Amino acid sequence: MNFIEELRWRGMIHDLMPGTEEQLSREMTAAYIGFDPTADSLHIGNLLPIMLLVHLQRYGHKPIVLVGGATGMVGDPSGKTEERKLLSIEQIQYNLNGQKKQLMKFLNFETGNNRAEIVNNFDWFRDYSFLDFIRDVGKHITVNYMMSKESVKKRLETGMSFTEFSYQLVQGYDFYWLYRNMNCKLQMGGSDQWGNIVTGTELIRRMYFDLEGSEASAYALTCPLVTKADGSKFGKSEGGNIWLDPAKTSPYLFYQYWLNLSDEDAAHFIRLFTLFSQEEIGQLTLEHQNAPHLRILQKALAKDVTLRVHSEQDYNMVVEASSILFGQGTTAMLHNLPEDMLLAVFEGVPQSEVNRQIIAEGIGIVDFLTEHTGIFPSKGEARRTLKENAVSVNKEKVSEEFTVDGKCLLNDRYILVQKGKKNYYLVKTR
RNA sequence: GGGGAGAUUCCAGAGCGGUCAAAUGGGGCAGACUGUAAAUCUGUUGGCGAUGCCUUCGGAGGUUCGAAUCCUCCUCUCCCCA
Repeated sequence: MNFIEELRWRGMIHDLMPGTEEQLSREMTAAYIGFDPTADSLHIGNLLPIMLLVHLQRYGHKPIVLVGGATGMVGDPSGKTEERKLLSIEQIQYNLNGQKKQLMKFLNFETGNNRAEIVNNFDWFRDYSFLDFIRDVGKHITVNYMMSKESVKKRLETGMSFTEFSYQLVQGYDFYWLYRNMNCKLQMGGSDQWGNIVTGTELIRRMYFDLEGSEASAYALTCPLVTKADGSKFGKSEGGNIWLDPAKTSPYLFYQYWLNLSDEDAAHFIRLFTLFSQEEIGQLTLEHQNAPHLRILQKALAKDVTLRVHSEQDYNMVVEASSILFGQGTTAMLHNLPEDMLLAVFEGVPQSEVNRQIIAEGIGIVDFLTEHTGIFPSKGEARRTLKENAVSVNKEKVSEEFTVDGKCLLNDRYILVQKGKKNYYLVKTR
């Protein structure tokens, strides 16, 4: 099996420029994907492009990660309906460093002649003057060509700044630069990047022809955008994006996101986000169908991704936490849990502090849930939820009349509050 | 420049002088059923010291015992004709 065949059975190819497959089988090929430095962490929406690079490297090719220090300053109009806010140089630099660290976990940057490399396009744009750019690069691409792009056409009605219009040229030049300086012949990305990538290949072809009279061929490969079966957006939960940074999305919530996928999504995503072979996935799918309640696919997927993004230690902790929170955990079990274990288990759940004195004196559950802990935004909502029998303290359902007092404390200082089935809060006394 | 339509609670969208904290749908939250799934069904969805009170219907004034509803001005959006 080769790289393209691998992607094909996994359903990771949306579009492929003719000749790409031939190029890849001809020689070790360097390929790049660009990442936008819009945040200081990547999120699981970035995972698919990352996996493209991972597969690429596994098949002996050379991955290049481009972090868009320069392009990030311009803003990609693809898929956007509005002009984007510009980020400051400092902010971009900061975000870049955060993303860099995360990418290191996926690719081998150390050994072999196909070791991954990371580049920042700000390095070649920083000293490139505007006039030089429009003379050297702009000359080879017509406005007519640029206007025909879907990303531009969509914005013609509502308006688009010259800055964003220029974006495709800037990205196109990246490809040219990498082609020339790093022998990078392939650019990959999400399907929304097709137009930008093709501008790059076109620019390379024309610039080589116009300047040197030689033929040059560059290639493009895009993966589909990830969608969920129910139409909701992949990678979002109630709390927002699912980030790779444990400080932004705790490993617990990260694991839970994958574990909670529907059967349909799990079967789909396990091909995209894990390295299990076709046979292994077939086997897992079979086992899953025989005993769907065990959620074998979800567990295998959640485990694999959590291990790669976080660590084995995080994974163990998170499984432990999940089994206590969702397994046969009882009030008695909670009371017997040692403090360090308790804290480890609840690392990912929202926490709040409350004055010890208040608990000692005893306090009505409604006030406790609102004023003192902020678990509910208003008393009305707290009461409503209590009436719906949806609030538990230390895994026991409580009513509106319940009083929180010293007897509720676990390890003499913690209280576990549950709203509904899945939402946990840990209250500490101080 | 001329003519018309509109701005309502998270969103869409009713209401057109009291019975309006405001129909209905969507979304959200929760419950039942399950497998921490999907589908389905049910409840709930401004705040509070709560058979009442307070703040909300683009903004500012006004009419009225009483205004989301009527009048004036302002701001913004959309459509049609130039």
